[in-house]
Amino acid sequence: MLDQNEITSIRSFNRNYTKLLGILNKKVLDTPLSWTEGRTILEIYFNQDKTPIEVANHLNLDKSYTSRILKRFEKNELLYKSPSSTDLRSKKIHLTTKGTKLAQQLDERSDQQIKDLLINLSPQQQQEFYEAVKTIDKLLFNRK
Amino acid sequence: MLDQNEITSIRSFNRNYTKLLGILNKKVLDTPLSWTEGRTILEIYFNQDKTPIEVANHLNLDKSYTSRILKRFEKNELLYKSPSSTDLRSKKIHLTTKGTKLAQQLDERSDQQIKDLLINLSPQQQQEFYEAVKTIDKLLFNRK
DNA sequence: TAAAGTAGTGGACTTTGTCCACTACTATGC
DNA sequence: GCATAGTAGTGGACAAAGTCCACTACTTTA
Repeated sequence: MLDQNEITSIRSFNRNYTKLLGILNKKVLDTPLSWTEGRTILEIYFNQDKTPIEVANHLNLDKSYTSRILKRFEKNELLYKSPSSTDLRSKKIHLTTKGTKLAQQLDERSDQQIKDLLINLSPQQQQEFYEAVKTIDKLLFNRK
Repeated sequence: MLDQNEITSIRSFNRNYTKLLGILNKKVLDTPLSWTEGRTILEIYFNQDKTPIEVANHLNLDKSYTSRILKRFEKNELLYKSPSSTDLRSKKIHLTTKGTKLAQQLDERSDQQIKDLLINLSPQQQQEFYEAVKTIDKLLFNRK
């Protein structure tokens, strides 16, 4: 088992890393979207035809809250809903052209943020960073 | 430079890791404190005699907001303030016995959370995790 | 086909955080 | 010394983010 100093180091890292990402997320990229709105539009972008409830579950949001976000998006012509063919209570969400553009912008800028983060590292260091991330990812989330 | 797939992996890791820590932080450990309140009391715990403004700056909080949190803590007898000897505008913050106990509890439980996170890993894997964390910490935050 | 459950929505609310203005003090330049 | 600018701490007013509940319209289960 790890000792106290190691645990403390991990907690310190967690604080620093979440703070760093939090700062990135604050700036949220010159879009008119809040952090949660950004996650929502990307969720839809990467997964068209999702239903509101699926979005809410996947992002761990209250369904009522999600409903309101989607309504706002609809009002701003970022998306439209179509009735589900199988369940009359349900709806499928689709991004409009405008919504798709915004999502792409957000997606690109999120990539750019990662690049900016690593800009001061040498190629070797960047590789090292990547390997470390993959290691943690594998250990905690059981991915390859 | 890292390629698109690697960037995507890092973003995916960031989402998963912040979500994981967020979930940890939500439960905030059976204390009656919110996440920010928890950070605040630990800040004072590890650094007695701080002034409100120092706490606010270090935690990146609005000074007005901080003032209200401290007031609440004072009302709940978690801390008391004494006048600064050098600056009559300013005050030093001290935890009461009750406040110290709460901070210790929070601190211990934060350690425990990290342990819980790693409980399913073998000692070798835990060491691997630790090394990966240190690598990222060093690369991003210039620590040894 | 009755009963239980689910998708989506809105009302009402709490929590969290921001912005501004103010008082009381301190530091700086002359 | 004294005017001026700056800072610590506080509260009012507000906005943003999120939660909880109740309801309608539908679907699933027994």
